[in-house]
Amino acid sequence: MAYNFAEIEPRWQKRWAEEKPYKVKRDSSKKKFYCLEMLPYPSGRIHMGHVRNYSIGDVVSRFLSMKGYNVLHPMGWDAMGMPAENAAIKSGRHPREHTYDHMKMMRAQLQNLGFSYDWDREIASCDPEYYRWNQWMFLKMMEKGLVYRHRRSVNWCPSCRTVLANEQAEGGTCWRCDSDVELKELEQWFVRITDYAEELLNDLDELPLWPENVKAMQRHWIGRSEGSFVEFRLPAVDEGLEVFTTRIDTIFGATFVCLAPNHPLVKKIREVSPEREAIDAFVIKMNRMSREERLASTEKLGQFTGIYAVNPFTKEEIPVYLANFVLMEYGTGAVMSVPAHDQRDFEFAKKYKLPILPVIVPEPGFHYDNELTEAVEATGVLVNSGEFSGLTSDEAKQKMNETAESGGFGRGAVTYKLKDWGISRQRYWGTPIPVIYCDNCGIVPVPEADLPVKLPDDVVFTGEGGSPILTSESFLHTACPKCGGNARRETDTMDTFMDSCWYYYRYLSPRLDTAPFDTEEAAYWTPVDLYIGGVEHATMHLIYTRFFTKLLRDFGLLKIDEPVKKLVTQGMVIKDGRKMSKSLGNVVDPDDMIQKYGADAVRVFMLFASPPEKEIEWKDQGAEGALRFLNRVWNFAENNGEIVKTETEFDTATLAGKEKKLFQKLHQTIAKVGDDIEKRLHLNTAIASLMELFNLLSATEIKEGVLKAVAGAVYRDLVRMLMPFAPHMASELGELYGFDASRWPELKQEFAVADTFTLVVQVNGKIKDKIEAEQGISADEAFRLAAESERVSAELAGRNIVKKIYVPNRLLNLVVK
RNA sequence: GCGAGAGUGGCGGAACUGGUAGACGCGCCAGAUUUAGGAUCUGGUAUGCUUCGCGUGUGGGGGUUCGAGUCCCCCCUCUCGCACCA
Repeated sequence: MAYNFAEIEPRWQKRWAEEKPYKVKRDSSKKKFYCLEMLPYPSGRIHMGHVRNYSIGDVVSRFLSMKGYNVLHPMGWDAMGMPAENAAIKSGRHPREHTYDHMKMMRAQLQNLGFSYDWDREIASCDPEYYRWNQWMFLKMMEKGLVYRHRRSVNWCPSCRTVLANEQAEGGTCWRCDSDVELKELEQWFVRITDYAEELLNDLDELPLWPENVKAMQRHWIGRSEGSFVEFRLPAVDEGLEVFTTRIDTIFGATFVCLAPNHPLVKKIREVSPEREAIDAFVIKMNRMSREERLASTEKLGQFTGIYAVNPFTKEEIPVYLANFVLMEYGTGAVMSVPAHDQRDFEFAKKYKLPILPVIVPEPGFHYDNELTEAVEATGVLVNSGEFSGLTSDEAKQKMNETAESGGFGRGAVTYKLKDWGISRQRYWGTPIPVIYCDNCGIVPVPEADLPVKLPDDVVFTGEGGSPILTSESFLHTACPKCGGNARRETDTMDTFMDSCWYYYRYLSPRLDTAPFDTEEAAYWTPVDLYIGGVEHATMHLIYTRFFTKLLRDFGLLKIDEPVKKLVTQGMVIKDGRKMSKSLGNVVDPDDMIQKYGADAVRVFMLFASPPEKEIEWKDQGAEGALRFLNRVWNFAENNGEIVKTETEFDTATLAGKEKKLFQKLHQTIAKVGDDIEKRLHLNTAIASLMELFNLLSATEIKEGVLKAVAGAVYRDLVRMLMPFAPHMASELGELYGFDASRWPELKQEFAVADTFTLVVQVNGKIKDKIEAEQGISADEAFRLAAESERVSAELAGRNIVKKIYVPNRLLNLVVK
C-alpha cells in the first residue's frame, strides 16, 4: 500500500494526544534540556513562520529525547493585546470568547503538524490565574521602588480618546479614524529597567551562544554613553539649563547652546523673549513635521531665542538657539554647541553665521592655518582653554568633571538610550494594574490576598471614549484597602510584553497557585537551553525578558543571571521573493499544504530548504520533493518487508565489501546527523545526509544473507533518524515492521570512518590524478602510489621535486621545478 | 552616515579546522513504463574549446600560501538593524 499520510498522520496525532508521550516530569537522574519556542499570539491561524519556528524546535526536542535527555518542550498563548479588542469593537463579541476560539483552532493546527509538546503545561496569558502573577510582580516591584508614575507625552487620538503606539500614528494621523494625532501628557506607570542597564549590557558578554547581530542590536539599544552633565545659567529667566555632552573637553569652544523645540524651558523663555513670535512660529513648524520628514532631511534649522546662556567655564554669554536636530528624547534635550569639533554644530554655525572657535589640536604646537572647512571631531590636546590648555582630551575630561562637580555646576555621568519602560496602556485586553486611588490615602497597592484583579465583564466595546474598562461601574468603584473609604481603581492595563517576559517560567509549574512558579522546578529546568524565534524580537522582548530574569533573581525566585543559553533567530518564510502578506495575496496556508503533502513532508521541506537563520522561499515543488523522498523510504519497506522485519545478528568485525561500505555509511550518517542537529542546528544538511544514506541503500543490490542483515539494520536506523523530522511516518514504519523507532541509533565510532579515501594528487597545486588509497597510509606510501600513476609520472618526467606536501587521508601536493 | 551579515550552477543550497568547488534537493533534458497525461524508475545536467582530453570558473581587483569559496587589503552590490544619540 502506498504511503497514505492522510490516514497515518491523524491516527498518530490522536494517539499522542491520548497517550501523552511528551509529558515530562522533573527527574534529577536525567540530564535536562529546556527547548523553547516563542509562543504565538492567537490570531486565529498558524502561518508558515510558525511552522518553520516550531519544526526546528520539534526536531531538537525529539532528537534529544531519543538520546535520553529529559526534554521540556511546552507551548502556550500570548493571548492579550489589541487585535482581539479591535475585533470586539467591530463585532461586539467579547475578546475572551474570540481569543479562546482562536486558541482552540490554532492548537488543532499545531497538533496537525505533530509537534511534541507537553500540552498539560499549556498556558494562556489571558487566564486570570496567569496574569495574577503579572500583578504580583508589579506589587513586588512597587515594594522595591522599581515602579513609578510619571508624566510623559504620548500619541493621542482625540476622537478615539486613546493612546496610539508610534506605528499606529504614522504620518501624524490615527490609523483607525484618520484624525490628527496629538501629543498628550499622560501620567503613566514606568518600570525602572534603567537600574539594570549596566548589567543588561555587560552580561551580553556572557552569552556566547547568542547571535552576534542580536547582541549588537541590544548594545545599541541600551546605548551606553560616558559624558558629563553641565549646567549653563540663563539669567534672562533665572533658570539653569542642563546639557549633556561627551566632549566636555571642548567646552571652551562652545559658542552657542541649542534646545529641542519642545524643551520645557521654551515656554518660559518665550515669555521674556523679544523673539516670541519667531519662537512660536518655529515650534509650530517643527511640531508639524512628521517623523518621516524629520528623518528624510539633515538640513539644520534653527531659531535664535533672544536670550543668552553663561558658559560656566568661560563665564562668557553665548546665544541660545532652538534647533531641529536636538532631540528631547535623548540626554537633556539641550546641547552645548562646539562648531569647531562637532559636524552638526559646524553646519549650524555656518548657516547662522555663528563663531567657530577651535580648542582641540591634534598635537602640541599645532596651529590651524586656514579657516576650518569641516569640524575636527578627533580628540587631541586642548588650546584656548584657560588653565586646561595643554592637557589631552582624556585628562581634560576628568579634570573638568572634577571642576564642574566642586563648582556645583556639573558632573561626570553615564547615560543610556534605554529608557524606563512605560507599561500603561489605555486598553481593556491586558492585565489590570493592581493599584487603587484613594482620596485619603493616595496610591494604594492592591493587597496580595486580593489578587487577581480580574478584568470586568460589564463593559461595552465601542471604540470610542477611551478604554472600555471605563464603562464598567463594578470595576471602577471599590473600597480603599487601607481606610475602607470610597476609592477608584487604576483603569490602565499592562503592556503585553509584561506577559511574555516570564511565561517560560510559568510552564515549569503551570497550575501552582501560591507563587508564579516553583523554585525547585526552576532550579532544575532553567535556564532555557535553546530558544527559537523571530529576529523581530531582538530588542524589545529579548531585553525585557533578560531584565525580568534579573528581577526574579533579585526577588529570590531564580538562581540564574540570564534566561537563555542559546538563542536562534530563524529567517522569514517568503513567497515570490516577498514577505507573505494578505495585501500581496501570496499567503500560503499551512493547513492547505498539510492536506496536499502531509505534515511530515511540509516539515521536511521547511527544514531542508535552508539553514534556520536564513530566509526561506516557500515552493510547492520543494514540498513535492520532500514527499517524494518520504515515499521512496516508505516503498523500500513495502518492497523489502522481510529484510526490514528480520533482525539478524551479524559480526561487525567480519564485514567486507558492499556490506561494510553500507554499514560505514550508516555510522558516518549517524555521526553527521547528530552533529548537525546538536551543534550546528543545520537541519538542511542533516536531511541531505539522510537522503544520501537512503540513496546508497536503495542503489545496493541486496541478495545474500549478511547484506540482507546489514541492509535491514541500516533501514531501521534510517527510520529512527527520520523520527525527529517526519515523526508520523517513522512511528508508523516502526510499528508496521515491529521495531522500536523511538531510540536514537548508537554510533559505532570505528565505523564512522571509511577504510579507503580518494587520494588527490596535485602537481604545483593543480589536480592531476585521484587514487583510491587505504586510510592511514604514510606520506611515502602516498608518494609511491602517486608515482605509479601515469598522469603524475608524466608530469614529473624531467623535473625536480622541490617539496612534497602530504595532508593525511586527503591529498598529496608535489611542488616541481 | 554607523553597526551586523551576505554575494557560489537555471533555482534553494553544500563545502564545519586553508586541502577534490557545486553534496542533497528543485527545475530542465533524454530514455523506460503508459493509449495519452500524471505518477514512478534509469541516466544526464557549471562553463569554454580543437570534447575518451585540456583549460576556465565561487561579485570585481590585488595579496599571503605548495594550495584560497574559505585568510588579509581595496572596491562593487544586496539584506537586516539603528539613525541629527550631543
